[in-house]
Amino acid sequence: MSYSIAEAARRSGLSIDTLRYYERIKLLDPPARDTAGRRAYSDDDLNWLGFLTKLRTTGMPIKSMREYASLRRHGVASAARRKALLVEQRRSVAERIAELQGCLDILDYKIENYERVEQKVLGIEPGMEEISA
Amino acid sequence: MSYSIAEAARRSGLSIDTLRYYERIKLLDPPARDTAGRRAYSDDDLNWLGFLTKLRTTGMPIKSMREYASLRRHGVASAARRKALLVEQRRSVAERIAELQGCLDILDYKIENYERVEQKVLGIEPGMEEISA
DNA sequence: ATTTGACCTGGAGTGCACTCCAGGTCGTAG
DNA sequence: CTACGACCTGGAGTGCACTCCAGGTCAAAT
Repeated sequence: MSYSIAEAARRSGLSIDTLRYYERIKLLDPPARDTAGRRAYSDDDLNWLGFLTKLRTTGMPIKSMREYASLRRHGVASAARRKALLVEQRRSVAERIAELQGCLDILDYKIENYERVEQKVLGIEPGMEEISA
Repeated sequence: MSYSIAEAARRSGLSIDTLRYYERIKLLDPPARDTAGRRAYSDDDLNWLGFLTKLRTTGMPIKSMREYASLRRHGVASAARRKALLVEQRRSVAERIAELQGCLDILDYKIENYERVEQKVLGIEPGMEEISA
């Protein structure tokens, strides 16, 4: 199957402009063109875009995604390096999750404080001062 | 206790420039000054900075942090709105953690593929083509 | 007395990841 | 046959969150 840029945008969740942008910066190999010169994205293109958006979601900078994309073009010889990039990204995602979990705990604590205050609107109890911190 | 801007930067993990920037954009109330006109941060200032950096870590945009900071200045009457902001942020952090967890699973899958390929360097087995996707 | 180093201000510059724009080409629908 | 909508190109503009800079002040050390 092949897809117009509008359809590719819809399926990938990226904007049309972003698709052209990704192509310009070589994140995406130039897709095929139809007889009128319009882009015709393949299923492979869409799969790659899907993976790219996952990498983006993990916070991988475009620079690194470009490196990965460029390695991919150099075939099997680059597999070790590509794997290393993914392993490093996995590490950073796990770290980020832990960090966010810590923030979640702090948010819960703060929210509980607000709830304590709601229950004792009269009189200042220990914990009240937290509300202003 | 009070702290020079350099010390406050060290303790908060923010740069000196960022501290002045946060003050300019009203994330941080102007700290006290010493006789020479230099900033003298209090423990309260440092605690607030600590909380701000947590919010930042969760991906809260500065715009929202400013709203929270501004509400804080309006005392107890703003408590409900402040709590609502934190509850919303908790929701978005939990969502983000789930999203990252999904990405982690995909990374694991890809990394496993690379490992499968490493073990069977000769001959193309099912899964090999994944390496180029 | 002068040098040094930390600090001050207002404003300009940076890097990232898009996003928008003007002006043009195609192919189908009316 | 012309009007429309979707697409094309190269390049400029945007928003965010800092980060850097020039030129100046001040207090303590040499």
